[in-house]
Amino acid sequence: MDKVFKALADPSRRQLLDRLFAEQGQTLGALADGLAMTRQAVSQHLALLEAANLVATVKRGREKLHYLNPVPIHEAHARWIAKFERPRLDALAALKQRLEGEDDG
Amino acid sequence: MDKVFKALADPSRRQLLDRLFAEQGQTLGALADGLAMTRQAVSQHLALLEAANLVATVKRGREKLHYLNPVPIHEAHARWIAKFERPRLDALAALKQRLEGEDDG
DNA sequence: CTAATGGGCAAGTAATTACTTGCATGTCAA
DNA sequence: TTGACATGCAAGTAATTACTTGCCCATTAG
Repeated sequence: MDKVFKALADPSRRQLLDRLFAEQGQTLGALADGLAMTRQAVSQHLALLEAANLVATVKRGREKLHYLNPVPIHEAHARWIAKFERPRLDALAALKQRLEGEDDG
Repeated sequence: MDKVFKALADPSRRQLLDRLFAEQGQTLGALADGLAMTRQAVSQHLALLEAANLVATVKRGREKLHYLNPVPIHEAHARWIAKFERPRLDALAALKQRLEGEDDG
């Protein structure tokens, strides 16, 4: 879980995830293209994302294809982030209850 | 947004958020009590959380009371995390969570 | 008042992080 | 086979991070 948060904490890595979201199955070279850092830097970021299980890879010949794996992000949300939304949702529910006159939910 | 992710990337800070979630309005001393680091370390973590707008503070005399602010977390989810989710993965993540148990720190 | 309490500031350190350069390896095409 | 291409590996560096120690200021209790 720590790996996921740390992976997400870097803007370069989020940018890479964005690029993969726009088009999956990209190679390292394609992902690094146009970015203001070396191919190796991108490779290291991708390795981190892979270690966090946010990105899955498939080797095809001499190329390495990268795919998004949304599961860890979803787990991070479900296990950890969601509970901090509860107060807000409670307030919402309370409001809704007041407005609708319900007494169960 | 970067501040939020970076703030969440540290287990000590997540622990502090957990403590605040359990009981809001705690002082620095109360939050630091029982933790394996100095009061100053905790203070610095809280300053970071405050800078990320995840924690709001109120000064009362010589005490500083800390409160959770779930809004940035909610925004991070809504603007950035949500797009990586797929409806079908809800069940998957929940199942996996049940099978693996809680192991977040 | 004095002293204890709650907290802040600043400098220093060890570990980590992000990134680079240089070279090696495997693959494909001619 | 030769050479170009995609990627991997390793070492080095500069910046950041997490944490500490030591001292200072403000508030409150005795």
